[in-house]
Amino acid sequence: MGERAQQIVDAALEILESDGREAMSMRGIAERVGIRAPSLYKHFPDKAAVEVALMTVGFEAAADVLEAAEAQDPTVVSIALAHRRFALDRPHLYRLTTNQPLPREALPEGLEARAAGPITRVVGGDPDLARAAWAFAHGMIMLELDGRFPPGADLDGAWRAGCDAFAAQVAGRARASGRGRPEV
Amino acid sequence: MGERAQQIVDAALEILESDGREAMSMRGIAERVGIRAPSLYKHFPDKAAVEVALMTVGFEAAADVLEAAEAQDPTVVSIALAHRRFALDRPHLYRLTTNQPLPREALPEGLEARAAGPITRVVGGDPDLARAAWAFAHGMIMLELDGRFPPGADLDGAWRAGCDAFAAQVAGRARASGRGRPEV
DNA sequence: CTGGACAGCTAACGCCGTTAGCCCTAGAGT
DNA sequence: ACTCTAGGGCTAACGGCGTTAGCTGTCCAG
Repeated sequence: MGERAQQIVDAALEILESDGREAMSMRGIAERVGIRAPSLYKHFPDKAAVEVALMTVGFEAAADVLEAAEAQDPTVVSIALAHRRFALDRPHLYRLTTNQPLPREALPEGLEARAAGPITRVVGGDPDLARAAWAFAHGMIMLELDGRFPPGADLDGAWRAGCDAFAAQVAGRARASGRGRPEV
Repeated sequence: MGERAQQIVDAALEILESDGREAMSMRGIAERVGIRAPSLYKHFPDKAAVEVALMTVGFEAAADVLEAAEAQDPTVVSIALAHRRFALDRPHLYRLTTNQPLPREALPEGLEARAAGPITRVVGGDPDLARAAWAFAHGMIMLELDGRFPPGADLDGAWRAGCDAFAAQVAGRARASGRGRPEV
C-alpha cells in the first residue's frame, strides 16, 4: 500500500471512529488528507475498497485483544468480556468490520483464522460450539450497541448466564472425554 | 393511520422485502403509490417514521411466528429455529426491525414484551438467561445473513450446540429448584 | 529532449432526503 | 349560495452523496 493510500485509510479510520460510518464520506476523507475527493480514486477503486482496508484494521485489532485475553486467562468468560470491551471501545470500527459480508479474498490470509483462534481453543476445538459461542457474544454486542435491551437491563448478568451455559458445555465434554477435572 | 399512509407503508414494505433497504427510497415508494416523493411528507414527517411503521410490522410478524412455535412445541430448539426461519424468510424486514435503536415510545405498547414472551417463558422466566439465549439466536442469524460463516460451515450443528447449551442450563435450574424431571 | 505514467484538479452526472411554495378540491360555516 | 379553510397533490430546487470524464502539471526513463 502506497504512502498516500495509508494516509487515506488513516483519515477514514479517524472519521469513522469519531463520527461514525455515515459521517465517513469520500469528500470528508479527502479533505482530511488535504486533497479533493476524485483524487482518492487514484488510490482506491471505490469506497468499498477503503472500507475493506478498514475491516483489516478492525480484524487485526480484534485478534490482538482476544489473543491478549487468552494469554492472560484462557477461559470463556475472559475472552467473551475482552470481546465485549473491544466492541464497546471501538463501536464504529466493530460494526464496520462485522456487519457486512466478508470479502475473504481481499483480506490478508490467515487473519480470519487468527481472530477466531482464541474462541475455538477455549471451547476445546469443537467448531459447532465455537460458532455458537461466537454468535452469543456477537449478538450480545450488537444488541447492546443498537440499544435494544430495555433500559436498566442487567447486561452483566446476561453475559454471565451465557458464558456459564457455554462453559458448562465445555466442562461436560472434557469430563466425558476423560480429560479435565473429574467433578466440581 | 390514514388510508394513504397505509398504502405508503405497504409500498415501502414491498420494496424493502424484494430489493432491500438501500433500494427503498422515498422516490421509489412514492412512485409505487402513484404520487411524487414530496407528497409523502403530508403523511409522514420523514423517512425514519416510515421505517418505524415497518418495524412495527416486523415485530408483529416475529411475535406471531414465535408464539406459533411456542404453542406447537414449547422448547428452546423449537423457538430458536422458528426465529431463524423467520429471519431467513424475510431477511430485509428482520434487519430493519432489528439493526437500529428501538423507538420504544413510537411502537404499540406491549409489542416488545409480546415478541420477547416465548423466549422468556421457555427458559423458565430468568431474564438473564432469556437475554443470553436471545442474543445467541440473533447473533447466529446476523452472522448467517451477513455471510460471515466460512463456506461449508455446519450451521445446523452450531444451532444445535447453542440450543443444547441453553437447554441444559434450563434443565439444570429446574432440577435445582425441585421441579422438572429428576434425571435424564 | 521527449514520452509516458502518476497524481492532482474542476466540472458534472444521477442519485438521495428534504423544503418551499403553489394549486386544486371538497366540505363546513355563515 | 358563497366563502374559507384544510388537506393533499404538484414542480422546482437545495445540499449532500459516490463516481466519472477529461484536463494539467511534474518527474523520471529512454
